[in-house]
Amino acid sequence: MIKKKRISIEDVARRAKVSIATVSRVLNNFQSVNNKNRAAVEEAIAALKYKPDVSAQRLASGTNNAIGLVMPGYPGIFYSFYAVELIRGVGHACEKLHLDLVFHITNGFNDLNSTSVGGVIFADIIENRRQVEAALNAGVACLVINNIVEDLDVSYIGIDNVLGGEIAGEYLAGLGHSRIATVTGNLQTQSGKQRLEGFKKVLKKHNMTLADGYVQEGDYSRRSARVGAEKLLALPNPPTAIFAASDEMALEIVALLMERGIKVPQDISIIGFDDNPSVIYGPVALTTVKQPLFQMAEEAVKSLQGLIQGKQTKSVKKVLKPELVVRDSCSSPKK
Amino acid sequence: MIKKKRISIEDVARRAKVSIATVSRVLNNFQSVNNKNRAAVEEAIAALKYKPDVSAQRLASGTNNAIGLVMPGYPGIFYSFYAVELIRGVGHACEKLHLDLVFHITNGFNDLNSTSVGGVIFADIIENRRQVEAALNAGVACLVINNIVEDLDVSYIGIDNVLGGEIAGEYLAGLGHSRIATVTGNLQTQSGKQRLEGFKKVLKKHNMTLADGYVQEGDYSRRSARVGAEKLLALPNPPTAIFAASDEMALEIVALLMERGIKVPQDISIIGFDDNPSVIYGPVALTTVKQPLFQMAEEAVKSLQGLIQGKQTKSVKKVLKPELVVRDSCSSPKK
DNA sequence: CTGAAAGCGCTAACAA
DNA sequence: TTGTTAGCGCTTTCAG
Repeated sequence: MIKKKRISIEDVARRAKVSIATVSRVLNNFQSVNNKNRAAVEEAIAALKYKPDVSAQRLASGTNNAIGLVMPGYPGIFYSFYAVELIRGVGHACEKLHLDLVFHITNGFNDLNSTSVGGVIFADIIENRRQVEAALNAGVACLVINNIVEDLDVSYIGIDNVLGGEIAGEYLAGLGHSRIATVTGNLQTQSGKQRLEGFKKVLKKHNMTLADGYVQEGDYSRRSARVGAEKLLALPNPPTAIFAASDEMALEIVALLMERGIKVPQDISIIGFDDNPSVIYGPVALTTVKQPLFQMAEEAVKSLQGLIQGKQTKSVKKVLKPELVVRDSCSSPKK
Repeated sequence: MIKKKRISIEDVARRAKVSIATVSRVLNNFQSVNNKNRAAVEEAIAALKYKPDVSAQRLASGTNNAIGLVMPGYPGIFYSFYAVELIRGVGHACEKLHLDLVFHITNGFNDLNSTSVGGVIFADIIENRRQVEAALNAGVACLVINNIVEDLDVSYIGIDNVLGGEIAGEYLAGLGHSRIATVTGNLQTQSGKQRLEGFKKVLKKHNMTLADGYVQEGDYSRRSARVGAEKLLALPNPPTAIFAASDEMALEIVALLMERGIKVPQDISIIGFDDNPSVIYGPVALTTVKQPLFQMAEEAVKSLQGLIQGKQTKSVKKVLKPELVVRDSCSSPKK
């Protein structure tokens, strides 16, 4: 083990000719330190390039300015826009709030040791329900993100995916389509289920019946989108509009249609979900349902901080709304 | 501040009727503990759901089993395959080695406090050179990933991007192409520069001259790929093969060609770079140069661990080789 | 406004 | 093999 003699608070105190308590006070921005001493301490800190030892601070103060982010570990998750936005959002929010971010991938074996963080954000609750419950029991501040959880008294910030599905369906119906199909997301996930639910709800409201085969089950992967879309096209009475449960899937469907010489939106309209930035390039800018993933991540960090600091005493339960972003991939059906 | 009375090593010792030293020993897997005591301690730990306090352990032992990963913060980085693979690779490696991963985005203001980790991995050295130097001066174990750094005595693990460019060019030339163009990556980055360098080197070796406009400067974005490819197609004597410096870019070019009714590979061959998994779906499976990003991340973590533990005393300098992956997007040119 | 001193929960000599 | 005890570097009473 390399052990170097680190510069400690004592070295700073000695140089500034004050006690370590005073150094600690300037470190923690106490207003009570007189200017002369403060200046001396600051000089010493700079001269010695002193950095307080984080572990010692945490131990002595009983606080911990790190938060954990635990993500499910299933293969492919990192290739989803969703996961990346979460990491990005939580990462940036932590920078802003001067929090350390401890990133942890669920693997079923070793959980994140909650003593190394002040609180933890769970991405979804799929695959890590046990960990969430353990955190709750241990009294660790925690919050589930991207999932509305009803059966546990835990804080969460989610997105109204039912509404999202409705928005997509409503827009297509409003354009005059009556043959509207969907390629769903992973129906094991809450988002996948709920988007489909909202979509069906709208069609019902408009008295449209979902023709046989009009609901193709996908799993958010491009591959599943292609497979589903191919089946849709092979139908005796193919749809004039398709709701894809993610932009990635929508993009793949557009690509497939182009390959077959089917024009978007003239022949078939496509609407996606996410508002993935890559969606505005390519042959046709995608109309989509935007979900505020980045914002959700930011709010999660802020809320968690409130929970940790005890400013927030009861669990926060927040649902963010998605919204329609109209671009060029949908139009009214041909007569 | 919520402060709960946590269960401490003392509680465990009391219940197991041993000293705290013995508890510490079983915690740290010392073989010297007799079986009866060990069993008693383990029972107590389980019964009390005891988790050792990480901060106290770190402070007392002077070791820190967390590593930092600092990523450049420029916009768009998270949408690159490269960044995601790094995060994924480092994340999984840390799980495997039971290391905490502290994720940090460079923002020019607050650096990662190195006392909160045992060592740090810098993704690239672009944008954070100052931090790398500071870490070096402070004697913090560190390693630069995805960058071969010559002008600093720092550990690094990089990829031979010159070779990568050569592989791409050589393959295309070997197929019989003589009109080979490229859309480059960001030429501010080492990878962008070196891939272009290798590519040019091969053409020179084959006595091919790069026609005017055959090198289109991109920046790894899909958008830049589209722009570059459009210019290539507008040339009086357009290329029969294109080397794109990333798969994302290659995919966008393929999409553009399809839109225009140009067939890949019959009319134009495309080769990418990365071996992004999304590349095998779509209209044509992409031939590409695979770079072992995930593996690089894993090795980085292992090497850093060696550095931290002092098993590795001199700086590690390792360069990984990319390799050709032949799929369907390249063929010999039409006569 | 400042300093002395008692911990925070653990590890690591050192003795036994 | 075990227990006692002195720290690790800091924060936080409590006096002054």
